[in-house]
Amino acid sequence: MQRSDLPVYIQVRDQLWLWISEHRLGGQERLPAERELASRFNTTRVTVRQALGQLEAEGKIFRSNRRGWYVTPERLEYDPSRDIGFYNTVSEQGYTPSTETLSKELTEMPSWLAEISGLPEGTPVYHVLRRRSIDSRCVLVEHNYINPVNCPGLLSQDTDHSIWELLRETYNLHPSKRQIEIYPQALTGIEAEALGVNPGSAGLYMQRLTLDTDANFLEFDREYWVHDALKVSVQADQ
Amino acid sequence: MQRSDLPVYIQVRDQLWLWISEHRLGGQERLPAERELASRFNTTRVTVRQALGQLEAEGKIFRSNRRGWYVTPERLEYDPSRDIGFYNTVSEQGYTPSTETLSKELTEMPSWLAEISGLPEGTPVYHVLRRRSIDSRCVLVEHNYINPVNCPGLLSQDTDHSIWELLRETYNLHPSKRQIEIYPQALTGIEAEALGVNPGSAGLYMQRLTLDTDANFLEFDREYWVHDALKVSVQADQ
DNA sequence: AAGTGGTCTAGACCACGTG
DNA sequence: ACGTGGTCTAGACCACTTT
Repeated sequence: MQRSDLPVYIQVRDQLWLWISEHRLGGQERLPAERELASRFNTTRVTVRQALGQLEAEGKIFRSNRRGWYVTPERLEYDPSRDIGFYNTVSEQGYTPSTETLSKELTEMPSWLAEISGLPEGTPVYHVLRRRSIDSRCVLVEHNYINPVNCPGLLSQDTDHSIWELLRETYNLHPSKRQIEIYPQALTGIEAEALGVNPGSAGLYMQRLTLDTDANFLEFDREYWVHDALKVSVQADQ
Repeated sequence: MQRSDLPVYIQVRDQLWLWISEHRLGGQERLPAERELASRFNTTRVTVRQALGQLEAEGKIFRSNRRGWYVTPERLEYDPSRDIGFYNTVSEQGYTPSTETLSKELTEMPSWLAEISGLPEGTPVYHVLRRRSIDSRCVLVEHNYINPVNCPGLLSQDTDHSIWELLRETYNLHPSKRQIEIYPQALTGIEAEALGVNPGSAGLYMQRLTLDTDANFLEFDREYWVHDALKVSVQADQ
């Protein structure tokens, strides 16, 4: 076999994954220290870190600050075209969701959002910034921009749960048209910091514009996910 | 300022991006060699490569085999819920698409696809494997699994253009229901090789199940994209 | 205080792509 | 043949987390 022709870090990657599988390490279990792995595989830390980086890119393991490497849990199945919300989606799949509201304020619509929403720049708009976790692991930060015309006093409500549930049940608002954009994007700056990941970590960016039945602006949403935490699943009928 | 507190590779990343912007390097223009950059920034290749890796993760630059680093062109806007096809999408946005059919064959439906399609295992199915490029840059490999009941003789047609155009115009087939899954996934093994990228490179995986108006299996599609080449854009009305 | 990951150095050899 | 990126070594110091 030509197995020994493969680069060392590929061999380490595969053996490490084999080891993880054999020991049935599950969601969020910790791996041995890098120096430990380096001596175990008879190589240097640099090479071990290259192998770990591969498994990280494949979404099989993740790191937490300076605390170590952990096995990635299953991806969450998430349908952004429905308004079930994060909280319910996570619960239904047997995980424990949690949300921290990092900030909420009434502000004026910036020009980029004015262009998207079709409303004039400077129009009042609610801005909510939240960080959400699955089983204690931070998986996304989310900006919500909400049209206050339809839901006065929203900010005095509890925003640690589903905003859509609030809009639907308290304000009787119902989404009609949605325009969704999704693409891979590295997590940098404040998003990386808020999620406690290295700057440059792989992420998934998702934005969503929601209009009501009269095509009025209801809400705009920017989500920054860690790359390995979700699987987007969309139904599209024609 | 506390600029010097930042890690060297972050400073190099930012200065390099500044340099690229100032020199207005556009789509697919080549960067100086790594050793050149290392001496220019007065550091080592390892650190320069860390900086390059950051810009790569952000989708700002990409590498091609052992040929060097290049500036990433704009993302393609792509709507998987419509059947415009790759060819038309790329053309409409002012780029030059190209497709190579790597293999096409009539085969038997494997069990995983049987489960998805609802047809019995072993049912005949067309399998087409294609590699597609934008302006000469390979951006995706795609597996198409097509129900031959609806389009006998498909494989003798030219599959270097839009398969959906073929299905629509030659076979009068029209998609009705679609189920789409999207998630970030590293490119490894044959996909990485076919695209000429490093194993472990960031990618976007997209699969699509298409049924006709009678809910019969029409087509199943697995696409492996390089992470920085597209922006998925979906309309969802309720 | 000890251990961890994060960063960094100054080299080296190899495989591959391009001229 | 040469230059390129890809891989790898054997150390080092720092910042942070955990004990």
